[in-house]
Amino acid sequence: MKFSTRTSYALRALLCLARSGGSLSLRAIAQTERLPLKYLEAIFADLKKAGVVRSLQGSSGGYRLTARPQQLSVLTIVSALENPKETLYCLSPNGKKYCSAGCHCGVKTVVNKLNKSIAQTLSKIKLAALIE
Amino acid sequence: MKFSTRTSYALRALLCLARSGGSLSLRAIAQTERLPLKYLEAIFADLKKAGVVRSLQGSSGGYRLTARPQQLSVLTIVSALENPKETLYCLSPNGKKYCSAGCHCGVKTVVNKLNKSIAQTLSKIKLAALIE
DNA sequence: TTCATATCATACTAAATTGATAGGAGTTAG
DNA sequence: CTAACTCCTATCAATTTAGTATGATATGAA
Repeated sequence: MKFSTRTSYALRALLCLARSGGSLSLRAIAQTERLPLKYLEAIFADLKKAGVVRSLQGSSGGYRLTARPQQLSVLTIVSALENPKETLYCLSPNGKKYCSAGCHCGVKTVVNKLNKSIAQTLSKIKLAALIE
Repeated sequence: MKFSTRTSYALRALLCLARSGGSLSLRAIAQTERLPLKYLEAIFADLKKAGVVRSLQGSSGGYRLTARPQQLSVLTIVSALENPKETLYCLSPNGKKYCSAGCHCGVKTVVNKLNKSIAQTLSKIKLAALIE
């Protein structure tokens, strides 16, 4: 398992935000975390869409968390960023290219169990727990 | 989380092998599972290197499992195929590009916990459990 | 011994995903 | 008005992954 750089950046930026207590501009975050500003913008677009952060436009604007770090789980953050596409080829035995809902091939069983386990683990880790 | 096509193919091929009880040629597996033969060869090279299968060359040769399906865990299979590279950018606070062993940033904490959880889950699922 | 059928090795190509950049339009406090 | 923001869209580059091509080597069987 590995996280995409995208998710890794997001976690660090949100930790930064959580530590600050209030709101920060992306420029400020990019500077302290040494991340590319324009890339951060794209990431925060996703985070906003997922409801993890709220934005304030205009001069002296920025982003703030919508929930307290004690409430915000890593699962929520990861889900906002990671590409959810599940490519599960399953040509057998019916010759169709993708698993259908009714298909109970072994591969799908593994993926389902794993997904459940991952979600459970990540939902237990709150952002607050990651601040030293 | 998603599996690569590579891992998905491997699981299906090994299930095929497990069901047969003995040894099968890749051609036979490719045919029943409708997988590209040459791609299967590459996959089985990895599986062999990891000690999951044994090969028998020549005419009427093929592959067989080295362990019984009751013993073989999905973790072993996945580990043989998935790219283990962990890219964990961590420019802050010291400006280095990658997390060092001593770094305890929040991102790393998450990854470590998750890796442990995944390994635990996958090691409990044996190949035999996936055969209907 | 010859031949068909295997594994094995290497190189290459194509497609998809991901990381990152560019330029500018709309907002808003000072 | 302007500086400092968010926001929007398009594009490019790097990396990873999927799949193909070609052929060498091994071996059981006719």
